[in-house]
Amino acid sequence: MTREKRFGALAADARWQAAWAAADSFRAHDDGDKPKYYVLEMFPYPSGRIHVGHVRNYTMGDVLARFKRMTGHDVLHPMGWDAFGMPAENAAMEKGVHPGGWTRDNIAAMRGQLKRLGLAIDWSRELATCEPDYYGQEQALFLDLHAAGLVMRKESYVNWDPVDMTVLANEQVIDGRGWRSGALVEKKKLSQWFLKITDFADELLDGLGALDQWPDKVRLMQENWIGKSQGMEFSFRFVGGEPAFDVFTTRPDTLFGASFAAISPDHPLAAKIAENAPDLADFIAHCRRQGTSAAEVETADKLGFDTGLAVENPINPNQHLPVWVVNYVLMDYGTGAIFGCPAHDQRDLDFARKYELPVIRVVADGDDSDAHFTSDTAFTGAGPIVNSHFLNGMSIDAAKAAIIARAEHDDWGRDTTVWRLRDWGVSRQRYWGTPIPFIHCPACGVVPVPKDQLPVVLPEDVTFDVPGNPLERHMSWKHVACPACGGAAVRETDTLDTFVDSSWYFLRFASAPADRPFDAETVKKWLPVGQYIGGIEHAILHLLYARFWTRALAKIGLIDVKEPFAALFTQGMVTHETYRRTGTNEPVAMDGEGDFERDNAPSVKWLSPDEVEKRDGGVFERATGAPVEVGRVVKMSKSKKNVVDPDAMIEQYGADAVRWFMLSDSPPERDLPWSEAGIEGAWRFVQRLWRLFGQAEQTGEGGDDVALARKLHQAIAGIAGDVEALHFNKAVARVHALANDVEKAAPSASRAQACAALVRLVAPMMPHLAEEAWAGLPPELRETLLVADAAWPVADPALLVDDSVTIAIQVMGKLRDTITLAKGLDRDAIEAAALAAPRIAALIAGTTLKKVIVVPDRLVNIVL
RNA sequence: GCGGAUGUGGCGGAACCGGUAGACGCAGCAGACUUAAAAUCUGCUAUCCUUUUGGGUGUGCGGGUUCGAGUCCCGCCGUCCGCACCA
Repeated sequence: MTREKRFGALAADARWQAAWAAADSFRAHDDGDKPKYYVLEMFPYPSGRIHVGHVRNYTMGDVLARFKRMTGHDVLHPMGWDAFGMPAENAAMEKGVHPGGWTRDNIAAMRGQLKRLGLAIDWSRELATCEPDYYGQEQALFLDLHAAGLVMRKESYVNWDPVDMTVLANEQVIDGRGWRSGALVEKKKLSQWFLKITDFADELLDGLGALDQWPDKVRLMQENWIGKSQGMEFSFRFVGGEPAFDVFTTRPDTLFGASFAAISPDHPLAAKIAENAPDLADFIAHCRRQGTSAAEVETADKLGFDTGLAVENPINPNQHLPVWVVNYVLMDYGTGAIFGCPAHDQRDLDFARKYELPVIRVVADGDDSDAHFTSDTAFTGAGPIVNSHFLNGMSIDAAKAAIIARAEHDDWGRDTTVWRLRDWGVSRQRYWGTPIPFIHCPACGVVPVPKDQLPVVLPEDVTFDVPGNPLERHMSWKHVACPACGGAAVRETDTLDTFVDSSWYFLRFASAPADRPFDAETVKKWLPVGQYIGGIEHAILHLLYARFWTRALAKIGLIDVKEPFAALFTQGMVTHETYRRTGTNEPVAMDGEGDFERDNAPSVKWLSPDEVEKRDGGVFERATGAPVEVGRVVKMSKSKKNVVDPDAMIEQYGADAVRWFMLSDSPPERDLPWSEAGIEGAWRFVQRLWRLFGQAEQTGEGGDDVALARKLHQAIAGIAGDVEALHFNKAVARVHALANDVEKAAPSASRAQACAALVRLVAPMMPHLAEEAWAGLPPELRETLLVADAAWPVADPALLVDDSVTIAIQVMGKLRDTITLAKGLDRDAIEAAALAAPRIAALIAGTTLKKVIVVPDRLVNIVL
């Protein structure tokens, strides 16, 4: 074929994407002898269009997948759609389209965009969570978990929007109002489905220790989220002996320092007392109105209401503690009640000072063991116990053990572990989600749908002209016969939280039989995922839920893996400069993806990158010529208009230039600032490589060029190591450096080999360019039809080390000269050469050498 | 408040186990080619002093350890992220 002077990316992209599809290049094989490797990127929500963040995410995974293929692995690299969720319903309400049609159209559009990136994906395994063949299997798993006792129903409060007649997530409640309707949100008690993730709290916490290929940050976040606290739970009795309430404490050692007992405004006891105490009822109502935002909590005063009741301190029944209702005690942690020990807890101290309650020291602070505590800063450090009878002199830990032993012996308290982690409420009063496969029968109660009646298909003939969940109004779907008694019954109209859908999709990718969720044997071949890549925003919920499902399914014997993701990588965001023109009056924007932006002042008009032009050292609005202020580099968002459409970029520069730019410069875990100059630079490099690849047959007169061969082989090993470690920016730098070296070298057999080898080295990152160049190589240089099937070059160990080294010579730690010596010389030889170097000899002439430090093959430091 | 990360040229960043700081890229400057432009190629590009040679300074700030510190230790400062009245 005649070689084009320029690499025509657009035509080449399409040609090679078609060639891979025709050859079925990226099908993952369940059988075969090759080692298996599972590369997974978090599957996208089909919002409509791919954004640059997706491109970065999937490019990284793709480079790893292609590299693993070249190094002899059978690679599973699948793609699918997290297709249920609210935006589809919002679109339905706003635009009058059907959520299903909207979602499926989006999937089709986004699939096309992903394919134009040239991703090495096994599309035969594609799935969408909104299709019955997926969610039907999810229903089956849900029934299995239910049968195993891991699913339960209980009453729980939800945020209820009375205008939209819908339940809102916490993030959708802004200043107490529904984000869409603006109506005041009510707390509504509903009977809901829960998954018993708390049964696995210990396991999920312990399991983090083995996840050594996860970022410490994520492990720590999960640890905090699970929030294990060990302490003591004990019961108070009212003065006179009537049982009062239970409290939890992590500091039982300070019980002798108690000066009051406090219960939450939401505590049942508070409600009971309030029945006959209007003042308290008012106080409780006041507390409930209190904001829960970070700033409000920070500044909120400690408020209390003295009930007039008193309880006995169980360790010292003669001491009576007043019972207060207190705004800083939370009902949903521990037992919703505490004992207050002001000397050793800052909150209790603030409270005690305000209401003039006693403050008794029970832990000595150095020499200070005075029971009368005077500071306004609680002492939370270590020290011997004081003023505490039989605990005196003990360490905190010993005192804890002693008092728990006493409490257990006397039967008023026990050793307890409390978790921050709550059971996972999975009910959503929403249409566009997985129907929960249960039926409510007036006679039999809540009855599971028999498995042979699965899937419970979500009816598509619904409308959104009336507020509320259309499933509630769909009579032919809702009304069914009870599977147990055959009587009239109704279906559960709640659907599952979409986090359930994403908690097992990686199993379905590995194995997707038609008649069950997955095949355990096949799952075992692929799992755990070798490398999982996604955004840090999923550090807690998705990753914790996926770990929980995997463990739960393992516990009930469906799979043989406990942790789904052996290695996790959280990539940074793609950012961009912002442009704004001040002085205009634009309404505040609301992000279509549900990002409610409240921080931009109404007088600012944001401009998109293609609405501005850079000239004469300034930035101006294209339409008006008005000067534009260049703002901070921030995450791309619709409201700031600093988004770049990847499709347009691929169209303009080709997939490989876009991929290359995504991998360049910024380390993958950090934010990547998108710039016009950067993508153009990537495009120029694609063209430069193309020209270089054309020289793979120019051997010139020269024979071997050992220096260049060394550089090539060092690059082979270096790039492999960098890609394996996901240090793509370093791999990119090495490719650049090697290309520079090859370009500068005189024609030789070695140079021709390097040109040919470079094709393979860039194949994972720039696959279309590589295929095009590969096809142009002489047949004897390519053992496969496609470079996608070629092997990674083998680095020759003999060429990985240089035969000469540059040695730095320092005098008193300052660099004064360098010399080039043969590698591996002994210390004496190096020292002699260093001292003989002309500039050094001049510097040290007439002085006495105190010491000469020689680091072989590296440096010499002369101490005068 | 608690926990974590991070700080290197105009910019993104590199630097192994403490051993030549600034690789590679972007931007910029100068030159070559061209009627011209684009493209491409070549060179320069931390900073200060010096004509050059060369020298001083320099990895957020202040100390310390060491023959030698971006890297280790102590104390600050800034930025970002997570959690947050969690008993």
